[in-house]
Amino acid sequence: MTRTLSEENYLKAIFHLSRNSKEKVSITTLAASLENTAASVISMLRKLTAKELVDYDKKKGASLTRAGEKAAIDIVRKHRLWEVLLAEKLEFSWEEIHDIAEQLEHVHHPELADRLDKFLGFPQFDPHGHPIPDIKGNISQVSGKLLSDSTIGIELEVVGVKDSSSMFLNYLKQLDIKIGSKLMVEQIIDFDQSAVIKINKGSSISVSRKFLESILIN
Amino acid sequence: MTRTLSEENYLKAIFHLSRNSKEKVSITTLAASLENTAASVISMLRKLTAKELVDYDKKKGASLTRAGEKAAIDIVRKHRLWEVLLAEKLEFSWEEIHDIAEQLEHVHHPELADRLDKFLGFPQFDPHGHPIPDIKGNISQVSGKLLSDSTIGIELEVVGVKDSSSMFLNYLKQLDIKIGSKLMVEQIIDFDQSAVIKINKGSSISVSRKFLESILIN
DNA sequence: ATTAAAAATTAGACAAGACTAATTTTTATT
DNA sequence: AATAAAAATTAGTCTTGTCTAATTTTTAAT
Repeated sequence: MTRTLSEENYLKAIFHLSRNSKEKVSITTLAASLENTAASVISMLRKLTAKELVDYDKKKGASLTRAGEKAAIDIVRKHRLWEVLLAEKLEFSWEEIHDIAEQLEHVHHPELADRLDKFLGFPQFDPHGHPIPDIKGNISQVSGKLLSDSTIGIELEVVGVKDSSSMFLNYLKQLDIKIGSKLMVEQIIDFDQSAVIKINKGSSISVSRKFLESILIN
Repeated sequence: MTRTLSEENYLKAIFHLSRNSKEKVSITTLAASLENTAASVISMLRKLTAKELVDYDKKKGASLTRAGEKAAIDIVRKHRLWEVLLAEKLEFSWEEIHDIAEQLEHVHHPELADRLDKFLGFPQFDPHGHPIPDIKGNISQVSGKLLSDSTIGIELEVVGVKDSSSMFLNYLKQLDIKIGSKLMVEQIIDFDQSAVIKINKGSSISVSRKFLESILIN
């Protein structure tokens, strides 16, 4: 019944990947996401299938069973609650919290998440703008709109990021972009889909397509 | 440089065992404490010796090097700080916190302990009365006096426990003994060294020698 | 339809950290 | 000093979760 660290990381990866694309997840995708080989992924999927946490169909790929999804949501809930504690109580910055929460999310105790939740005042979102699953496992649907979808010339508010890596967050910090910042796409360069954006009604800078696809707006 | 979970648990065990007896620790003692076999202990001590965290002498047993002790103190510091957070902020009870902290103590981040320490107001002791090593690794010497050393008929205050197992702590809870409680040894039974003690100037009960040796008094 | 590329799978190896079952060394006791 | 008991050590096995190197299957493109 108890899950290993590896098992939990696979469940989480499948959860996030199938959430993005709403599809079953391929071996190759999982392997890339976990930085493991395809061979390793296959053997772990066998294990998780035997534990009835994952459904695996050679053709369509992997998805979580009800039980697997429950386990994954539990991990995500802990991750995001710990991020709130790290940021709000321990004064860690945006780009530091993810890696610490990555460790904390694997601490097991039946009541831990709920106690944390209460202590933190039942926060709805983590510091990166991601919704925190509630005690029942319900996840409030957050804007799926990306900066890359926005209309040119309209000012928008940053509500979250799709990429929590410290690499990306450090870049945002350098640009002085945080949740609540105002952005406007001024121009899209046809050649490579990069863009010129204006930050907080101030300076304009050029950013890549990848950048546009990593910012959630309202 | 990074330590595995197992390595950390060995360092911690050697630290606690050599602290109690002030001596080098034997394979057998370590094996019992970690609930591993002697064979496993030997192979891990080899590994830790190679990493220069442990000195091992076939005759005298194992002890920590300077670096090993530093690592162990760091783990103990984290363990006790997390216990304070769990008890004071998350409202976990005496007997629940140890097992959770046992997991939390292995979360790695260079600043985590210090941020926790600050957030908690630089506590001196954990909820079991054990001293929390400070940022430099200094550990304030706490009363080493055990209830088993006390004079008959003198009332004493409980300042801590030597055993943090939930088994023992549940027993104490049932007896309504906590830090600050007043105890008096009324009688020692020669036959088996058990004793009759009075709790909080109220009822008297009979307890074992092992019990007497698990309570720290001032 | 054929074929090249991509994806999935199998087979076998390896490191970590545990184990059991001898065997050897040390310590204690008569 | 002889010997029994305890402790330490060695040798070899097992499980978990990785890996590499084929090999097979699927997909896509001509």
